[in-house]
Amino acid sequence: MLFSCRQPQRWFNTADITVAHQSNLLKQLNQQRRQELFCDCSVLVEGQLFRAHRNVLFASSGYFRMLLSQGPDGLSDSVNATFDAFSPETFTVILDFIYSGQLDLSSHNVIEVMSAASYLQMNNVITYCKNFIKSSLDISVKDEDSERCLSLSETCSFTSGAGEESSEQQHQGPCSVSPPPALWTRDNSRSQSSFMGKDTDQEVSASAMKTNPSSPVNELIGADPDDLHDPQDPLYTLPGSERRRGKGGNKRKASNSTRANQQEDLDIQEARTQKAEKAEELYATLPQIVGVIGHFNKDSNPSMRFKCPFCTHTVKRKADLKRHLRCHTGERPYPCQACNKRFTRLEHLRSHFETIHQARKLVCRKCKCQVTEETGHVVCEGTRRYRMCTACIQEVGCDNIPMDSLDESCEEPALLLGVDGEEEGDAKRSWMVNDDDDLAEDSGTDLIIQQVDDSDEELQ
DNA sequence: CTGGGGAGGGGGCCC
DNA sequence: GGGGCCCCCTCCCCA
Repeated sequence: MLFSCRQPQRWFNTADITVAHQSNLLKQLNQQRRQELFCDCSVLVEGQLFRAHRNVLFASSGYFRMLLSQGPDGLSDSVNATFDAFSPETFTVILDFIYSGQLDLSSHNVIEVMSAASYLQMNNVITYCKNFIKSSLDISVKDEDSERCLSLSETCSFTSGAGEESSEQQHQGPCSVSPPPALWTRDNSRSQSSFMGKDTDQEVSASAMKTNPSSPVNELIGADPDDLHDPQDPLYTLPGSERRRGKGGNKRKASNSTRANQQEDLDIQEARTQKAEKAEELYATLPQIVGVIGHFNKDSNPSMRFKCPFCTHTVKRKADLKRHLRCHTGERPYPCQACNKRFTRLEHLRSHFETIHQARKLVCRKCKCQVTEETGHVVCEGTRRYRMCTACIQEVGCDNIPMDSLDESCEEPALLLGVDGEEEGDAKRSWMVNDDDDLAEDSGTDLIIQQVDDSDEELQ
């Protein structure tokens, strides 16, 4: 019997065939996994055994690529992997994703899934988790349109995007979201290089897992912080945007006192509170990922480490991880009441306040000479204060610098330290608390000199 | 264009 | 676990 194969492409879309074939192949593999057919790899997660196919794991995970290529000749018959860094439930989600292209994320598991994905070097999963978290925090204006349906309160199913060989991604129900590919394409490449070194097949050493201190964090998380946070949101004020404003950027607008702006302030305060609560919710779901370094260097004693779910950084203490996470979440709980600038840490706020608003540096700003509290004068420039020696004052000329030691705008600017909502009533922080909050009203370019009197500025 | 300094941010670690 | 200190790095501004 003779079959004619003339111009078959005229009737069949080869792309459709490819997708259908890939989908079918994946289904078959998943079926084989569930029936434990041809499984040649065992994965032990906290005592629970998972069976899988080496080639599938190899193709899906950088960690398994490294592990499977480390065998005697890379082709050892029995391959076993043991994990204590994440739970069996989390690995189930990961494994289901590997074999189906569907990632079941919820507010309860997203952090741990992301940690596990980071550990297993599955950048696509990390990307989806980051997208999920980003959408849940609702801190990106740019992505609001495309990710509006995501919420921390609901369980969503991500399907793998382009190139993930899944034809089912278009049929995942109302909650199914495919991350915008354009947004993450560039970041994926950056993330990949950060997580895996120059080559994804390269062995990942313990040192490679450690964050390069010279690398910007946004490189490590694979996302530009400018994409992550609303630049208009004071809680999520970005370091870059803050600096770009220049010296005049800290000045509180005079129209602050209008009723409309008061309402605006209330709205901002409310949004700030909500986002702080969401950040707290994320912190509460933080898994205790330990022993990460030890897994990569079995010869050394496994050290207790907390791993950041957003990047490869590890820390010894959970508190340090919480502090570190602020650089990812954009949370800035310490506002300067004098200039509205917000900080991630109390010490940064204190340093800022002492430098900018208290002129605690006993150095003449002009000639850089050392001054004492007797020989130096404090010059007020808006809410900024700095010291100048007598000689420089005379050189500049008093006519050019308004001198009014009694000027109210030069009094101690109020700074209520602490997390939002906790500013008042803290005796320990009273050293820079002043009832006169109106001092935050910037007088613009006024230059005022007052006699140095630090008696009211002493710490505690 | 470049170097220096200020300001801010982040990590390690001690109390 | 929080607070705080020290150190280092990056960015920006300015001379």
